[in-house]
Amino acid sequence: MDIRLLQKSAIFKGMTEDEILSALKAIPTTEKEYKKDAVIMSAGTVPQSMGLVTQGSVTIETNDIWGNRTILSHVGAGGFFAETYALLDNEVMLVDVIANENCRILFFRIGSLAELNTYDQTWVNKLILNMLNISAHKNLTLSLRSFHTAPKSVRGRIMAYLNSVSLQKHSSEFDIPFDRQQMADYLNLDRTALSKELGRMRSDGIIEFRKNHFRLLNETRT
Amino acid sequence: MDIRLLQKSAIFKGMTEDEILSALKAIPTTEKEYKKDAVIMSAGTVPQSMGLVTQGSVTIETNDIWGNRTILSHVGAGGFFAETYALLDNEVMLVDVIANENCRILFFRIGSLAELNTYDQTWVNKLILNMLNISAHKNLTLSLRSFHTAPKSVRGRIMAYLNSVSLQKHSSEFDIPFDRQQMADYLNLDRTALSKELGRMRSDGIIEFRKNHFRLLNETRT
DNA sequence: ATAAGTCGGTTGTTATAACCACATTTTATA
DNA sequence: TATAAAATGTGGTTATAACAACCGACTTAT
Repeated sequence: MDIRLLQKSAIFKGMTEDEILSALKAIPTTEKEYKKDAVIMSAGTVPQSMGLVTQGSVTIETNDIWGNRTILSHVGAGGFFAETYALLDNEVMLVDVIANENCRILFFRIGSLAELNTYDQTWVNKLILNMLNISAHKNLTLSLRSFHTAPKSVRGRIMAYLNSVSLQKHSSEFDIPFDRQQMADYLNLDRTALSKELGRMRSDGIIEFRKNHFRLLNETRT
Repeated sequence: MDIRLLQKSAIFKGMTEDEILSALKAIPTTEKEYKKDAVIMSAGTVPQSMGLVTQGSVTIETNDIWGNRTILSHVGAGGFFAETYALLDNEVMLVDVIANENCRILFFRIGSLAELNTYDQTWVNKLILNMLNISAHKNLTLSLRSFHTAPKSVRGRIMAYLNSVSLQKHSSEFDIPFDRQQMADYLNLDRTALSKELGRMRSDGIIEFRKNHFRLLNETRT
């Protein structure tokens, strides 16, 4: 297992090799190999460990009682999963983690926050702060998306999204990081319905755009 | 300002009065008063502080460039806001915080995670762990909701939701904590559309229910 | 006991978003 | 520059969810 991979991962960011090694010694870790399609973690269980993908890739998916499968995300080498569950006690996992190809997973048995805190080392603080940073970012991303997809109408979602970007960029004129298909996926919309509505908003005089460049117009044409 | 209010808040949970007092001494805090409808924090700015409501209540809302106002949440005494923004550097706030009535706010100028970590005290660890705990829980709640509201069809959302509850309760028969209206709100649906679809699912033989008690049936009637 | 209120379900109508098929524009590439 | 390929837009149709109005079963307060 390559320590440089760990240093690149967000969890160990800013930690020296020595600190990472002390962490690995203190936290119970196991590395396991999985064949393609093997179940790495399964919904309904209470995981105590988080996983870091050291080789290959995994998918996070749900398989419901009626047999429907939904792929939620894909995690490649250097990425991690179940970190939120591992931090909290007695939270039932609601997704499955499946080997997308033959892969190796390094498990960290964090146990719980309280437990982690009993180690009195410099690396513990760095680790916890990294986790907090990751968690806070994820939080922001999730709240934002839920806010953007909350409106029931296509126009409502577009406006919610464009307004957020405008605020972030401090300007009513900006580029967005999506093409139409990606924007539609992000807003949970059909692409053609999105195009259609953007056109309507243009003829209503509330936006101008070309490709991924947008300009927001309010009633006074500011 | 009442220290018992702080002890009850999730941020200072499990901390002694002495620890809280040391924290208050170390972290720059200000308490301010606001009249009803005053702007406490405004979208587009980069907050360095988080706010704790010590009296009255505030609303978190968005006001977009086209004049639409959406109330996102309501925070009462003992609650806090902007904690995620305060933890991260240079994140632009995308919501406004408005005084819902005359109120008092205690601001904690956390600055940043790194800054916080320079204090080498027992209360720092507890505080950070509390923040991590809050953040992780919020995360779980947000991902779950976004997963439940992702399907475009009414039935898809119902199935996603009921399947999660079933996994959490380790049983295909369970009570949900919502009445119909709340369930519809949570899934971002119209209540009557929800009732209609639940009825259809019952006649399709995939669920049974009475009030807030549900039973999931798969093809083999397990 | 009864009136008022709450909750869940039903029916019918309407608005709208998804979907499909294809046109047009833009971009990449031989 | 010609041509292919990708991205975006448009028109028409259909499926479906929102909405409105209403009913009936229960609950609760007086």
